[in-house]
Amino acid sequence: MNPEVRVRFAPSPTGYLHVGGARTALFNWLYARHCGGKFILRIEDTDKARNTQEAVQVILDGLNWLGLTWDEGPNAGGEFGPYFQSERESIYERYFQQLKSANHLYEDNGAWRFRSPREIVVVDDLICGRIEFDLTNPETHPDMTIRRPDGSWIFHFVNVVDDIEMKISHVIRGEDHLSNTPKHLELFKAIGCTPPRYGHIPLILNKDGSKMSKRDAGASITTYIEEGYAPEAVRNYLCLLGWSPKDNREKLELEETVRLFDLEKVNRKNAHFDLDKCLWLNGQYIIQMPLDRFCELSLPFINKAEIQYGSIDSLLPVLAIVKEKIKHLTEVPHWVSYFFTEEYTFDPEAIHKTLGNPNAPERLRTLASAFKNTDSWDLASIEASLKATATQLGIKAGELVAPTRVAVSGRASGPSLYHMLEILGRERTISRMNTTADTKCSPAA
RNA sequence: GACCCUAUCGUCCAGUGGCCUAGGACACUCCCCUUUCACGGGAGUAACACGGGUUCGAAUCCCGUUAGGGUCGCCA
Repeated sequence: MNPEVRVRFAPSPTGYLHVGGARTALFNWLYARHCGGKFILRIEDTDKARNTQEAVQVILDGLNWLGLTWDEGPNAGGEFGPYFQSERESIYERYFQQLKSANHLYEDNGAWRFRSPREIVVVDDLICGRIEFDLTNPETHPDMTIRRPDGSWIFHFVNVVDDIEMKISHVIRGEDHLSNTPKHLELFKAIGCTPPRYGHIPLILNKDGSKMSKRDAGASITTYIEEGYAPEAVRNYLCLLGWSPKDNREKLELEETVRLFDLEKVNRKNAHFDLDKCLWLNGQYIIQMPLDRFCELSLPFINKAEIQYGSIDSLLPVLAIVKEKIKHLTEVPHWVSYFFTEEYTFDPEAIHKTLGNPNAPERLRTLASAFKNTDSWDLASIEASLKATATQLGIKAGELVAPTRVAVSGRASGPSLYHMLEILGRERTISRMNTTADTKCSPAA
């Protein structure tokens, strides 16, 4: 526990939240929670042309979806705000004047550059170790620009100023910033402040090792939201990219991850992104989550598909038998829809393969009338009735199950048939079976 | 090109000098379970990039090569 720990995620609003950025945010968040410190969100919107309110919202939505709540930042307040760089002009101006009067700056074609002290700078990185950078050669390490001729600010400068002002203790960021760090250290020194500790985490690349760009599958957090991933599963998968609990476990609860997480245990190798494994974890989470959580996550997709499920009480039993089949939440409407309408569609291939059997209509009608006479309508009596009818017809139970499944659902696959029929009810089951026998089957031979 | 980081199955992660005939997971193949599809259970294919050292002993330490990634902006 170290309540002095203050970390930040400082994204630029580019219109999407990159999966690598999300993991950076996650590692910062985990570190803050692990230490009992603070997690700060700062929006680096100095590039006025590119930044929009919508682009900011995408980031906030993504972080909220993943459950990465921030202690200070947009909509959260905090004593070191504002948390948008576009609103911190006067602060930058103050530091700018300080550096200028100490003769660290010079003008070059209207822009302002920082005069490098030309030294060997040591970065003592929490993850990468001790690294020496030789900045003595101006040819290979030109002085950095910190302010444009139009008065706007450059990333390196505002990033450092804000980390000072916001009392950031640890900077956990992508390895793409490792080579920038000595420059930042020069700035801290010139300003006269102790720099934070740095930890550069490896990058996330595509499965083939290429750089992940906006269009690549899985690159944007928005796609996980829209394609029906459970946030806890995505969070878990992201944890495993560059970090592990060291005991071969894959599925880890958040509380435990917070307890075990440490920067020293983050590895230094770039990770290749594997959407298949993420999807597997998603299925694991869904199958093991409580029914009410599954319902909560499914509802947006069910509503979007405009399924008239009536009440939650009538939806819940259906979700219960369908839950173990779901990999993407987007699949829920597909498995659920036919319980709530008589207008369900038939898969042409199922009609051809199963209902095309010349015996299908007779078998459906025979079973339907057997169903009419069962004492009660529960799992056991449905099963007993079906098996007795199969015996009576001299066929295997499976030969009765298949056409019945297609008749009541229009599909060749689905949840346990007995469970389906129980939920559907006796009347609807019989009606669907007879209607199907009349209208969907080939004429009996 | 210069500088920096990295290098274990196709992928993610274990492994920090002997317990490694290298372990787990995803994916893939096969088998079992089963009314379907899944789930679950079992088995299998598959890796220490290469070359030098150091050491009684190296996936683990050192050097080099190669490969991948990053940075070198008046982008962030």
